[in-house]
Amino acid sequence: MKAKLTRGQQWVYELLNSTSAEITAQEIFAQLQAQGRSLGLATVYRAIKALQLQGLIQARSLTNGEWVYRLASEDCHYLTCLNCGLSVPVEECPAHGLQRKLEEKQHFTVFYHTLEFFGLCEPCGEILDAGAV
Amino acid sequence: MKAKLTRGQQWVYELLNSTSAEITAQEIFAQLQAQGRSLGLATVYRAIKALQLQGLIQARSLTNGEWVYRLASEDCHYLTCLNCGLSVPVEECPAHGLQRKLEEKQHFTVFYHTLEFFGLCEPCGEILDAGAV
DNA sequence: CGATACAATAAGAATGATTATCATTCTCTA
DNA sequence: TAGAGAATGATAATCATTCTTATTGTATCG
Repeated sequence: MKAKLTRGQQWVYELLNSTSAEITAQEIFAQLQAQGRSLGLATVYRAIKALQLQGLIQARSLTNGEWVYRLASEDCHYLTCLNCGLSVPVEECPAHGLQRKLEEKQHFTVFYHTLEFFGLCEPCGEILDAGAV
Repeated sequence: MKAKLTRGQQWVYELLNSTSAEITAQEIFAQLQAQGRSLGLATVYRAIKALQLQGLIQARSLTNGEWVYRLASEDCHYLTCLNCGLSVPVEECPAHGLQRKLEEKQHFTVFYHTLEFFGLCEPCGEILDAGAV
């Protein structure tokens, strides 16, 4: 188990610790710069990857292809509109029992899981229905 | 509800219907070409988007950033290694009840959901542990 | 039947997030 | 303190995806 984080990993980790929302790599880069903790963009990506492999942060891809990151300890899931990309948090999560079971059965170390529901929000559903009459 | 699919949408949909695995947009492009149903790459992407908005196909992003597609009617989830990208199917799914509930509560039309567990497979776990002694 | 409007398509250029490269700087350890 | 290996910064390269523009197909109306 890697005990010590590099300076860059430390900064990224601390930023995510103090941020409640999910953020992109580019935002991490910009916010660190604004804090005077300037870190090269490549190093931001390297730090993210390293933190992921240590099970400290989790990732989710948005419908536009970007990835957003947050602490792995947070357990938040989403309902996402395929048209406009709106994401609404989902409180409940029925997957914890399954996660424990998989660790035993599959010889995996499971750090976190994502559960996401996709469809159309009400406004987008109406717009698309109207256009397809 | 859009009743008729365009030729391009029809081809993409039929290909996914006859394919059991998830495939990328680039693979759809190549396989259609091999079938003599040549379709421009941009049109493949347009068809994918249109089929998604009609709730016919679902998408999942791989750890390398590519997206893979399959019929929305299939309900298959994964356990994925953050290091090597290996994905193992997970049979069980505890999320169906929740999906129905969300449709009622959130005014969303929910087409499908993804449930994915992330961590390290056994070989990758050992390699990383060894490197971090 | 021909003309017109509009959607669908093709081809290639543009975009932009991520990754690779490589020279430099830091950080240990002996 | 020297020297090896890791970490970093700057920038170039990559590559899936999206945009643009011209063209083609299709359906409707006169």
